[in-house]
Amino acid sequence: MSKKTSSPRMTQRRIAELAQVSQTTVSLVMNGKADSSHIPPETVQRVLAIVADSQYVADPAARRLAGAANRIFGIFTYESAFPSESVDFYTPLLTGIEAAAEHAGHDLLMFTSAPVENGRRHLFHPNNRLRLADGCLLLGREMDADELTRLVQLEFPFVAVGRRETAIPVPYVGADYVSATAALVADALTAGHRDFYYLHLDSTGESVLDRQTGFFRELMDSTARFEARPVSSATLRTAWEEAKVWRPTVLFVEDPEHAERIHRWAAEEGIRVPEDLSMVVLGEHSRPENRDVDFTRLSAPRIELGSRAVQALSRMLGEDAPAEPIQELLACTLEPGTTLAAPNRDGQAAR
Amino acid sequence: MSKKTSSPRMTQRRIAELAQVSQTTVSLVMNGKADSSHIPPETVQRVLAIVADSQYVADPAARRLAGAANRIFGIFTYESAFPSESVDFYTPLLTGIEAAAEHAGHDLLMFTSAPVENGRRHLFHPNNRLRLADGCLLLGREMDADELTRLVQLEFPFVAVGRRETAIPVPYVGADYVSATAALVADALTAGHRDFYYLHLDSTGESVLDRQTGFFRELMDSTARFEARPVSSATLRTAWEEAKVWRPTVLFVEDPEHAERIHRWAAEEGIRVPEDLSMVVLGEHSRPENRDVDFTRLSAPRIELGSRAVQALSRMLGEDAPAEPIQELLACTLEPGTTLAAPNRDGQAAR
DNA sequence: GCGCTTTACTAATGCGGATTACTAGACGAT
DNA sequence: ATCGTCTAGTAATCCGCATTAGTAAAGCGC
Repeated sequence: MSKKTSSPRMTQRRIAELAQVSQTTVSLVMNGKADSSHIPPETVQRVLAIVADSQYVADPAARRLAGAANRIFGIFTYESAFPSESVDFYTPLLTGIEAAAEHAGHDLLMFTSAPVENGRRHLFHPNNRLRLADGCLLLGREMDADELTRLVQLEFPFVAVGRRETAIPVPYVGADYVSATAALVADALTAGHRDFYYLHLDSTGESVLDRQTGFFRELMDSTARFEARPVSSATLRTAWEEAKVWRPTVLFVEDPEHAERIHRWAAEEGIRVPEDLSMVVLGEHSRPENRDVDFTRLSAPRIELGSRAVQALSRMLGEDAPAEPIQELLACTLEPGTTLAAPNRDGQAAR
Repeated sequence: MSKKTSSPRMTQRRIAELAQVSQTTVSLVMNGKADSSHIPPETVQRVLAIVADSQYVADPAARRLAGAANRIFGIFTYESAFPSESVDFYTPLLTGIEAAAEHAGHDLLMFTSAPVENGRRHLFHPNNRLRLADGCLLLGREMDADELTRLVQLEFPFVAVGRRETAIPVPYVGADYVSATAALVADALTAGHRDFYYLHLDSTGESVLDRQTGFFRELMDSTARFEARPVSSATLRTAWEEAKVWRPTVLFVEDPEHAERIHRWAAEEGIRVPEDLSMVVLGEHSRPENRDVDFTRLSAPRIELGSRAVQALSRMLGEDAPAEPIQELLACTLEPGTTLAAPNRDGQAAR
């Protein structure tokens, strides 16, 4: 009940004085090394009793400086995490991360101070607080390969969220877009489609490439006719016109927003979806509730990705840290939606 | 171009060796104290050159231990920040906080490790990493008065998001629910309402009390008849029945979810909103997009609350720290909605 | 040529905790 | 009585940086 008398911070040294032992002993007791250091139970109890009623809290900075872990995971997002456009991308990931961190008793240090250079943040800046964390999670659609390399060289433990293909293999937890895309293609084939057109983003991000891999892999083995083409918001109109000339029975679209716009244009032009043209969406950057159309699409388990990433990082920091980098791919969910149906053999799209 | 040769971490001491000066000098230069310490420009340049190409980054733990600030703000949420129900409450706040932190070059340390005891988190636990932060932000609908007191005693800088009424005044940035509620009541009075029924939450949280204050303050001066009653999800049905007996022309409801349910019941019972009964909503715990009904309601500027809280904390940590605790109230927006109209004199609700 | 001031630094210390190396005393075996 | 071993600790050192208290050398007035 003594409470600590006034201000001077509670430290191990003060506890040591009160318990009539040395600071070393206090440290030993606090870190559970009492047994292996021949500290008898009575002494341990004496120390613990004083610790308990002194409200002592170890200074995390001192612990870290002395080389101990601190149960802090850093989080670095290559785009700002909250601002509008990205909010819906990051929120589910952060939800999973937070839940797992809370469960495991970890704090999360968000590196929001990272300076932005032409739209991308940089983890390594002269003031980075990286070393405060025991390890860190990297989020973002695309990451800087040099920074990943540097982290590996520093032997700083980290896990990327999303598959990463780099010269040196890095640990990641990602979504299996290859299989999910292939499965959607297979569904379309089963439904009878033989003319596939794919409007994908013009990016070298792994998730983008993976969808293409899935698309082509499944179609290569089939007798279907197919075509893929990169688009951006700016070229979407042209792409749509070209697509119509090509006369697909099913249109795969990567960006949900592009899909919305095309769906609208189709409606205006009297092209019915899915009767005249089926549509499948492969990306999901904004929240489903906002959608007017219930597209047939895939859905990455983003909450789970977040928590699995935390678990992976925990494993890496544990005793039995695996030698190989952890690389996990989680299955996506296929959302049936209402925009994939059997092709209309008589009247194809854009007659 | 030398790069640091192999592993041994770059430290001020290594830089000192390379620059042929003492570690002290390096520290002085790094902290801009060169001028006041008679370090000539050439020496400063020599040191800075080596720092620049050595990719040196100061160890934040060491800085903190030595008493320097670290540009880290802690964030403590009394409820888990992301999990489902709370997500929509915290997201806008975090958006504002993140934006302001990024702008000011601060990192954010989220204290997710805080243990949960019957639904509430506790900031002070034997392993808290509070001291790693320069100051912290407290979020949550209700906060533990003891913990606030303890923070004050520790002289640990913090800002609460949301008005806080405590024995010792604490710094906060909150929303002015009193005025906003009063304004909505005034609108209803102007529309001709004279029979007000208020279903509020049974909580002692300041925001809840403030809405009551606004409600009563405005009605005390009027000739209107009014009644207020605490409700919970469990007692809502009963409350609704009682309300109908009382025959209000306008119903103020604190919880948006309660309002949704009542709106549904009213529809089933043939009571038209707002023709037969006007409704006004005062709380906003979930996102507007999810709403079926566009209620007349108030809206707290949550993004701004977040960023203003960060700014307040920055001010407290600056040179000219104000002696008085910063206490700011931001105005709420009144959303006109479609559920407040002139009362129907002939046929009141629940005939 | 002797104090005094200014310049240009550096040695030493402390922050709080983890860890290693060491010591004093007790006990057992020879 | 002597050596070795075990117990119960403690002293000392280190982590990397910030800061205070010097100190050696140069410049200057008289």
